[in-house]
Amino acid sequence: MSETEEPPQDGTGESTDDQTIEGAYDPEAIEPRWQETWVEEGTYAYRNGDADTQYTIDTPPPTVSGNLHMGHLYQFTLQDFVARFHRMHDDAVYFPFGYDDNGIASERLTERELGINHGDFSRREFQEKCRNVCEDYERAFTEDVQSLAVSVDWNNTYKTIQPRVQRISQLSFLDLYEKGREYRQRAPTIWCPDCETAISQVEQEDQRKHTSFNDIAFEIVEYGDGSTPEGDAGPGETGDAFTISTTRPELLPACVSVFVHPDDDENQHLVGGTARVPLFGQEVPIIEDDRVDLETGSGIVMCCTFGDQTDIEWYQAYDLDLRIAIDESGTMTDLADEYEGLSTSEAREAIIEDLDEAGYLLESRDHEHAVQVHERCEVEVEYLVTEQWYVEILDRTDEYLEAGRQMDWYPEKMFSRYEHWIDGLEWDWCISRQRDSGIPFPVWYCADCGEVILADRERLPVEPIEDEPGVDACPECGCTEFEPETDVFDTWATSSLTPLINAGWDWDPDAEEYTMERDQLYPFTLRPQGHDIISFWLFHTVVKCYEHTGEVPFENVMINGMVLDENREAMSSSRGNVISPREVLAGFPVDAARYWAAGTSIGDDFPYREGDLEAGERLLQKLWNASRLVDQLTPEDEPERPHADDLAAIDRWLLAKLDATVESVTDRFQNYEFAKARDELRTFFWATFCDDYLEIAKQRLSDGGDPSTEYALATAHRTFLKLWAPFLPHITEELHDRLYDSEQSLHTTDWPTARGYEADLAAGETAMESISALRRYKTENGLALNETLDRVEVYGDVGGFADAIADVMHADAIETFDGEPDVTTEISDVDLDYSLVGPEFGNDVGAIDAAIGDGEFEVQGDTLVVADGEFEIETETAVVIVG
RNA sequence: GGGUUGGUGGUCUAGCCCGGUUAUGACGCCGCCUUCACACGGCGGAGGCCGCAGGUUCGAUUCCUGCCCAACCCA
Repeated sequence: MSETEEPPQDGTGESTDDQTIEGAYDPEAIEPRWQETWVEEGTYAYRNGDADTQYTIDTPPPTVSGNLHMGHLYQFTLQDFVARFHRMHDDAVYFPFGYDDNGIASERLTERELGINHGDFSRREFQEKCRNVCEDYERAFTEDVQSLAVSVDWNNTYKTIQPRVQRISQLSFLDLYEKGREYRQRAPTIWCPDCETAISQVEQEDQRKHTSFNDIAFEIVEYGDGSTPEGDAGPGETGDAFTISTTRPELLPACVSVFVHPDDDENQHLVGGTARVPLFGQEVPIIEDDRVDLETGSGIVMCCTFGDQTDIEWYQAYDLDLRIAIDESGTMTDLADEYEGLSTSEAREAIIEDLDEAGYLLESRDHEHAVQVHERCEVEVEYLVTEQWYVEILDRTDEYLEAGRQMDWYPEKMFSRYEHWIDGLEWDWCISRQRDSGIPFPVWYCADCGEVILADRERLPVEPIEDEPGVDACPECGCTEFEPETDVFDTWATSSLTPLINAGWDWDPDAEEYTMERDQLYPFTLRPQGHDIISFWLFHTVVKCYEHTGEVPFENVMINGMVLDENREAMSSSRGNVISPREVLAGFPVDAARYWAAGTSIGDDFPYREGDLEAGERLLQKLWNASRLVDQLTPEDEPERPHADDLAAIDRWLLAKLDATVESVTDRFQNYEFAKARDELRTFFWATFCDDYLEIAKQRLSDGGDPSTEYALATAHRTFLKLWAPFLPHITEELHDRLYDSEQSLHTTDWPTARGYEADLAAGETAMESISALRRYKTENGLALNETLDRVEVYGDVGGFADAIADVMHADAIETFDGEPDVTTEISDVDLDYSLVGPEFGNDVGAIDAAIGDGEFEVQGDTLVVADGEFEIETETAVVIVG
């Protein structure tokens, strides 16, 4: 028994005087103790590595105002596998943590918690309140993450709401502006009338809505051929009107044209003519365009500034009038005449009523269709012409695509998501938001000439509403009055800067250039990312960092899938199938949950499976029990490495298998193939080490010490504790601590390398097969496995493993023979090796097969004669054990 | 509507890029075994027209085309 002395560690409730392994593994006591120790001792602190030999991770910061969910557990755990492996394998690992508390979510949370409204405070005051409220949530989140054994360096964290990060966001704006990558323009934008702000393409989503579809008569003023309708027929009574179907009659005052499809023969005579908009009376041109949807409504559509994105395209393509009938709060403008001041929905009702009264409303029916809504408030978006800031991206899509190609994607196929996103880009990136809180633009405008006045870099972060610009007079016109920019940044403007935040990007006023406090971190080795947000988070980050540094920010991208429930359905509160990490970890050890997470093929969606957690739990017990046996069988001190010649064949075999496992598992980790690493490791540990080798070693050591076996046993055990460490950090640390080293954490030791053992692996396999055959024989014949066998004959090459077989199977005598057992053989079946026969005989394979099937073949010595062919017979080595 | 990815025993999954003999492993299931680290163990077993239909080929789970189904992304 080992008597490793160890200072008592409290809180476990078990005897700590004797650091041997007894009883079952008790994760409930052991796991939290190590989590605390790791954090207290800064086990995972980043130790300023060399740029070439370290591994750096840029972790996307989670929103901390919500609870930890299974997606977090899964993502963080995958990141942790990478971090733990590389911490042991490479020279240093940078594994930071960011809290995203800069968004609308935390602002709403703050208002709710404190019962306040952000409008009652200055931006600075309100942000201070946000910081305070978020702190509690961040603390709770931190504890949750630490309880997952995620090996983050807790000295390297940041919050997106902190001034340092705001400074970087504003610096980023200045840099891009000076590089000519940003512009301010008055143009149609996607607008949320509820939040009263512009939003970007990615913030809108589809929603099915019930509305009424209204058929409205438009009078024809002039036909396409220039003729005018005769007489003075009322609307809808003659052919002197046509029908427009719309769900949005409140847009009639904004109507600037009418469109007909080129394939619409019935209405071709209208093209080139003019129509009059009912109630409002403006005369609009009738134009032909193939973007008209012939399927819906009457086939003739009105174009309003703006009802949807097609309207914007038409407006730009045909240089149409601009008629703004709806303002930024969703209220009708003076263009709407008597409807001015009504909300869009009030106006809609009133206009329908009046159309009906005037005889223009032909029909109104129920209709369901998809509308674009703001994802946050679910209010239908409008398309308004407003002045916004943009980052120009459409002109450099080729470069961004190339940047994507330069990164190694795991899995490779996920690159196509990035590629297709770029292919489909239609808008430059709108980065301004008309919101009261957030990070402001560091910009003022000259009150007279409108010149853009940028903040001084040294003074960032600034708040233009409260602060003065750094100049006394406009450099263009000398005016001394300035208007502050009141807009704030889109949250992605900050979220896309995490590599620069981590690397400490800043402006150096002396050198007059941008610098990085820790430039050895950049570019980062790895960016982990969920596959659902490749198109915006990852893409925007690449764009920003590439523009600022000229370098692609990541070498590798590791994409994770979504966590599904046991029925492979997405977890959602509306489905009621959400499982919380809290519930899971109440029932299972963290290491078991990690075992489950390691079962993933990276990039694929991943179902929660209790069976996998149970399997993990069983593995922990097996590992514990096997370690207990190893501890009992090996001496206290690490055995000396015997000379290769002094190693028994079976021990050398184990060490050679171990070498192969080390190499393969290392490879798997380097390629982010966690499931393969896990399964290979489990197979080696359970089948090869426990089932095969340990049984043999137990017998060999039962009669006293054997330096060869002791060495192999101890070496293998120490090695696979390390191999398991990234997956199962608690139990491996506990075993390492009890058995080998109570000073240094296992997780900061070096990753194992192959020791260069060679063994007759084929003979080893044969020996193992012989053992299982003997086991089977005993089981089938009702013998105890430790029953003594008088004599065993092995036919086949078991190399030097005969003694091992005899030991473990309790055989008094064992004889091995090279040849085959003396039994009569007859040909019962002929199997062709198609990989040889196919290429050689091609079309004749069918005939040969048929001949064999009919028994039309002959065996002449070592040759098989079939049809016209002669084949060499290759007999397999027969392994026959005669008990 | 467009695109992407996937569909392999009851469940999850390997293999597919690079075609070849008996399709991998785990969980579950059935039978036997109190065996001195471990019944959270050991031994044995059943269970699959590899989504469907074509094509290429001597030969297709693998390559090609179409279809069906699912998820995701984008309209």
